[in-house]
Amino acid sequence: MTQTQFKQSPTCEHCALSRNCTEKTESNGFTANNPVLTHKIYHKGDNLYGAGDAFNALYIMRSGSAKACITSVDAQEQIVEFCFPGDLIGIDGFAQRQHAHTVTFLETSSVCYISLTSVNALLAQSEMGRQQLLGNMSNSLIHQQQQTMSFHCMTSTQRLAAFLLDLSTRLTHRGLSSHQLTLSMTRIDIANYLGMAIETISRLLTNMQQQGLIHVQRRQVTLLDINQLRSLCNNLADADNALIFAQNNGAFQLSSLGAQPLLQ
Amino acid sequence: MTQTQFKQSPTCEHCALSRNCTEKTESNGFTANNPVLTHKIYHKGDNLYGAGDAFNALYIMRSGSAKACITSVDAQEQIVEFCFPGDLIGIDGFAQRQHAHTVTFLETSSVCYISLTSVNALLAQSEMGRQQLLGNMSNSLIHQQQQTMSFHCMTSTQRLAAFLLDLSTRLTHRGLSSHQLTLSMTRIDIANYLGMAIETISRLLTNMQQQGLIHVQRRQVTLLDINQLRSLCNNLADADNALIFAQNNGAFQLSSLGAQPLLQ
DNA sequence: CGCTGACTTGAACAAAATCAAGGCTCGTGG
DNA sequence: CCACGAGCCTTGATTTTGTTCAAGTCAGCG
Repeated sequence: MTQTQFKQSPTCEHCALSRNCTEKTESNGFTANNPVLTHKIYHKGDNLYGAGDAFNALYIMRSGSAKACITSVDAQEQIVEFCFPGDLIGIDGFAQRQHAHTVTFLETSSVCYISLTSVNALLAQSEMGRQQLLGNMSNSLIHQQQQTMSFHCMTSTQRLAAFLLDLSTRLTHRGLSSHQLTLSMTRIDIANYLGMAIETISRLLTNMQQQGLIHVQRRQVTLLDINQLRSLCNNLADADNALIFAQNNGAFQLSSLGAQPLLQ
Repeated sequence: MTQTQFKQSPTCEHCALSRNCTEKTESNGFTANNPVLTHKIYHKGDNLYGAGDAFNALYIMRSGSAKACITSVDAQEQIVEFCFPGDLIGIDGFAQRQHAHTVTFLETSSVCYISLTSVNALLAQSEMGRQQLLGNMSNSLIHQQQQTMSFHCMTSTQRLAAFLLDLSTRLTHRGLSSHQLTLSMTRIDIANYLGMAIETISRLLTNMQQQGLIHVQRRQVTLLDINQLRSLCNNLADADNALIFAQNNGAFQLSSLGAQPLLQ
């Protein structure tokens, strides 16, 4: 897997992750006729797209973060994914040719743009391009299924620990500290995503802090004992198994968060 | 959406759903050099493939039923999907070039076979083929996310009702009665899939029977009042809303079960 | 006939939700 | 600069839901 997927001239040289983008313009608000300006800035609360919007592009997160939600008939919102730099966004649109999700930015962010035309051209031309897109979608599906499993098999403490660890892993891959997290989402978002009450999130964070696993100060979370957090997630029944499972260190780590990044 | 996806000569004319298959043979046990025998019979308990197996084909369920499972490090099994005739199986393999699921048949069943070579050829050649495969995968993802939402927002009664309704819908599309269900899976499978204890399943089925919503006799389930079952799923907070939501009849029905069939 | 696996039912228990109240921060306007 | 308000977050008490434990029942089968 190289970084050349979706590569066509001209490339988007401004991408933070050396992601190569195509397309000069589109009705989506991207500046026209400028081969370099294939990314666009959004602010906190802005939507990249909403459920029902026409599906005419895929996006790659360039910087910042976002949440992807689905909505039920009674307007209840469910966050299904948090997006970070490098993540591919928009594959929810292939099903109905319109988007099923609403993607909302959690902070000032920028995304790169790949028109469907480009995607189609790539798929027609490149075996590797096909593999990458299909692999990415398959990955997203499996991840979501593991998420389902975690709801059935894990306690709320374990789910929250897995969430923090996964956040750490994903941000580390993007060059940030693996211990020091700055949550861009509210407790409400976390609770929604993990399927718990916001009070439970609050209590569990306090508990974990009292046990010396983490340190919490508002949106700043420091992971103090990553190994213990990991063993907490792995052993499902017996606390005494902690030592046994400790050697599994990292072998089974639920990918609790959104889409796979395009590279890797 | 026509039924001609994956069509290449020679076609598999024996397919129950007029599904067109390609490929004469493969190492997978399909009979060699016979263009018609592109399907194979399996029996209850057989695996179509296991987690970690090489990914070299997609499959279409021809008759019978199956369950797809993922497994955690501690060998805990989680059913992520039930498969029925017409369903596309195997897209979990695109992520790692090997299967993430284990697919096990619940009864005597037959599946059609599409080699990866054929899939690739199709994707390279046909815009429509691409749209169908990507659409199918996108659908599976969205369905799985709705499943996630149902865990967070619905009570266990609602989840079970949604499960029965979806079973009914899927089997109706395959030409069977929409009221009379024959469950091919055990209570244990249902409990695993819905993330509940098997005792809870048993109790809820009894309750629903006492309320006149269904009739249960071992694996035979009759849906006696589909409308009330639907409103049960739709109204999340207040039982009095039943009348209001009744007019939504079918508007929001969680697709609680596996992959979309290939045709519509 | 007696075993086995699938299913049911009841009673006690635990985990997390809900209800209720208050505290902390930050932004806004006087 | 300070007061005020809104949203976000925390904490405690109570309640609900569904699990777990325990004890059967039922049907099919060697």
